[in-house]
Amino acid sequence: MTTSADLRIHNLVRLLRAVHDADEPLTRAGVARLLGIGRNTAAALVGELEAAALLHEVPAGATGRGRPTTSLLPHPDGPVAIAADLREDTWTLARIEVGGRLTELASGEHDRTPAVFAEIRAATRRHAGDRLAALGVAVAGPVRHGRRLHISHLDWDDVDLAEHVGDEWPTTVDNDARLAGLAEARRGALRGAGTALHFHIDFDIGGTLLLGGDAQRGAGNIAGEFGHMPLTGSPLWCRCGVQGCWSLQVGTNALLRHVGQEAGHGRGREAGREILARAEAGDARAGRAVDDNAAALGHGLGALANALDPEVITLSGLGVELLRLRRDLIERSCAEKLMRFRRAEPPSILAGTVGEASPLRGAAELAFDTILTPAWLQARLPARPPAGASARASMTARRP
Amino acid sequence: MTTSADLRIHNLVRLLRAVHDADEPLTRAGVARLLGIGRNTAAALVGELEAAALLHEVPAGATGRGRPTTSLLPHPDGPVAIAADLREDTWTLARIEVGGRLTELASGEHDRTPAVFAEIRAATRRHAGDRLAALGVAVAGPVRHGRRLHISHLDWDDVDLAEHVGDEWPTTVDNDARLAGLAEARRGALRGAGTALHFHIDFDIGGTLLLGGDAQRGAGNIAGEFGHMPLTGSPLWCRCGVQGCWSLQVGTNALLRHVGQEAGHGRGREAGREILARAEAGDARAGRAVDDNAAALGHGLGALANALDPEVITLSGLGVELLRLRRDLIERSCAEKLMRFRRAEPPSILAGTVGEASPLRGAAELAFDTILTPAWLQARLPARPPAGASARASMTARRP
DNA sequence: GTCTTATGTTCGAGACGAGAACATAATCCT
DNA sequence: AGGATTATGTTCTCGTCTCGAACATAAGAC
Repeated sequence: MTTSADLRIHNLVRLLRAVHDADEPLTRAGVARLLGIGRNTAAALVGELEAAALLHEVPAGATGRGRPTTSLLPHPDGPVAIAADLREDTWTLARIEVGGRLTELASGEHDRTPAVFAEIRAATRRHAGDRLAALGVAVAGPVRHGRRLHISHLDWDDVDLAEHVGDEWPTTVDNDARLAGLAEARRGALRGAGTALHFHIDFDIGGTLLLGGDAQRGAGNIAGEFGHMPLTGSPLWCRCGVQGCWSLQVGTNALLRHVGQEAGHGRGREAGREILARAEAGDARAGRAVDDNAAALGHGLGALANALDPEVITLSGLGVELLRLRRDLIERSCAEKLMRFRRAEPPSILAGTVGEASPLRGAAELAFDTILTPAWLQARLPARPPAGASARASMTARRP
Repeated sequence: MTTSADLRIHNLVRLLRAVHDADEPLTRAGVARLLGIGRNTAAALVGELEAAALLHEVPAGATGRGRPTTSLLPHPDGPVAIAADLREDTWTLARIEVGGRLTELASGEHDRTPAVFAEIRAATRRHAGDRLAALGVAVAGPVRHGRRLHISHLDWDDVDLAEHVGDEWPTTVDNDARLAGLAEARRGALRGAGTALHFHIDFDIGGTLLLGGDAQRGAGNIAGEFGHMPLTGSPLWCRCGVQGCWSLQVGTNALLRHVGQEAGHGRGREAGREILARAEAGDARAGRAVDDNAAALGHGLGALANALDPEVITLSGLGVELLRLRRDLIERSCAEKLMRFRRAEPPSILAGTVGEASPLRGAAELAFDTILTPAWLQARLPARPPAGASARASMTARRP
């Protein structure tokens, strides 16, 4: 970022990012105010983005006095991302455009082997069209260096994604808990939070630290395994190879184990939900299982809040239900583990607002993050006319 | 960052930051290469910084072929920072200039009450001169919202710094462990690390997460209390109000407790060092105390590495000695708590290279961070001549 | 039907960094 | 000793950027 040309690209990215991040379509005048640039500059930037088929201007509905402006919508020929969410035995594919509108494309079951990636690729190919710019995939495990996948409950140990992903499109595979958090940070309850934590509770517990709206990845892209810290003193050994992991007491597996059912191998999500239902209906044993889960969850959150000082913590997956059923217990347990001087201002603990599809939404954000960059935009921009040439030669938007 | 003027300031800050961060004085030609700007642009930027009394150009010693260039040194009338390190019964004051040269100014003992801040202010006033631009203070406890200080071993509970710090100079007070980490990230073993952890081990253990060279502060400036997570299952209650804190097993207090001596209240640092000496000399009981400390340290580091995935972990304070005496045990204990798939690439654990004064150095970096910003630079820059005026009217550098 | 208000559009101004061409000061080589 | 080589400093032109001011335009308000 040193030259005037860089400045232009920087401002183009800022504008496009603003449009993408907004909940409601922005207007051209509105984006000028938002970015603190002049109306003339906004007109030039938007024009360039329209020429690159990245935005489409349409007359905005009248909103009051003054000359009507235009709404900035995704361009009909603009780039789209495809996001996939890969679970223990199913997968979902969706298409996302600039601005965040998400359309589900396909879904299927799979045989618990990495062959599912070929299935996802095939489905992607079917729906790709010529607008597909990037692919994001959420998986239920850490992806070392973005390439080597570990999902212990599927016995996927060190799966080399290079062999399964292909290079037809720029593809990023990442951890579902991290992506769920990213979705909350960009379009959910963590919007605007400077420092936040998100935990995605499914069979076990995964999470991510969010700083300024970005999910932290660590040195090897495997940050966020908060579930594998010994926070609550469990005597059990975890499949990860460590004794006492927090995950042994929080999540579906912990619930199942508590009522004496078999846990692990990515089975029993339904049985876990049933335990919650029985607890809600008054069953004592199920209730104790849920209590245990909630207390362990709260204790861990308190410990992590001491270390990372989030202003807010959100939960997705099973966490939403735990919060609905046992908010008090979670908050009390959290406070127990908070340093005394923190108890006056504990972090708020909220249910995520993005919903069930938050890993999918996060995968979409991830895909767009690879797109909304100076480098990509630079390559995408049509060559500028070499000075003196007519600026409005053609209204036909073309892509180079 | 939208206009050409912002671009200029941005590049000025980049240049000044490069000079400040460098180990050796940079040359003008060197900085042009480093920043990827033209020699002409570099000349203009440096000229402006010289005019603002921020840099001083002096002929560089010949280094080979080619026309000799100039070295970029701190300006003799340039801004300086003063840094203070406040320990349980002593304080130290030092002066730092652009580029990082540090001169110790004064030190003293104190009575363990916040009255020491007045002493530090008085000493600062004695040494301030008219070049003092910012003050940074390292303290052995969390500083909530940058204002409210908690040091449990001095029984300082919620000390309001507004009453003790004054507003003669821009002053930032922050946690010593965080600042020690910042010093390592800027001038020590963590240079260039994207994701890193630093732990400062003294009576207990404090730390910080470092991302891209910046120490994370959390939502209320109280991130980094890793020592108050229950990572190693201690049954004891901590003074912070929580049971089982990691700090109960790591640090001078833990050493003292292990050999049956009284621990706490910020006393016994010498006795702690003695235990290390006895252990080194072969004393069995002291040896077991050190073993216990080292094992607990390693276990905690492993757990934290699972969650945060640092590429490197550094230690300062007592940690340097523990590493010297028990590196193997620390690394083995760390690996025990690492998830199995991480054990092939464990984070390196290194002694900090900044040395004993790392909190002080970190406080200096902190002070300069408040200086080396676009806003400060903008205010500092002399008004530009209104165009057409002679550019080299006067060689006399003045400050507005 | 006119006034008010918000936005679009046009044009000139000021500033910035790049790049090329040239000047300069050291070392290297014969 | 003197020319060749090399790296840097300096100067000037050029293209680009955003801004601000002035004016044009399209809606609602009175």
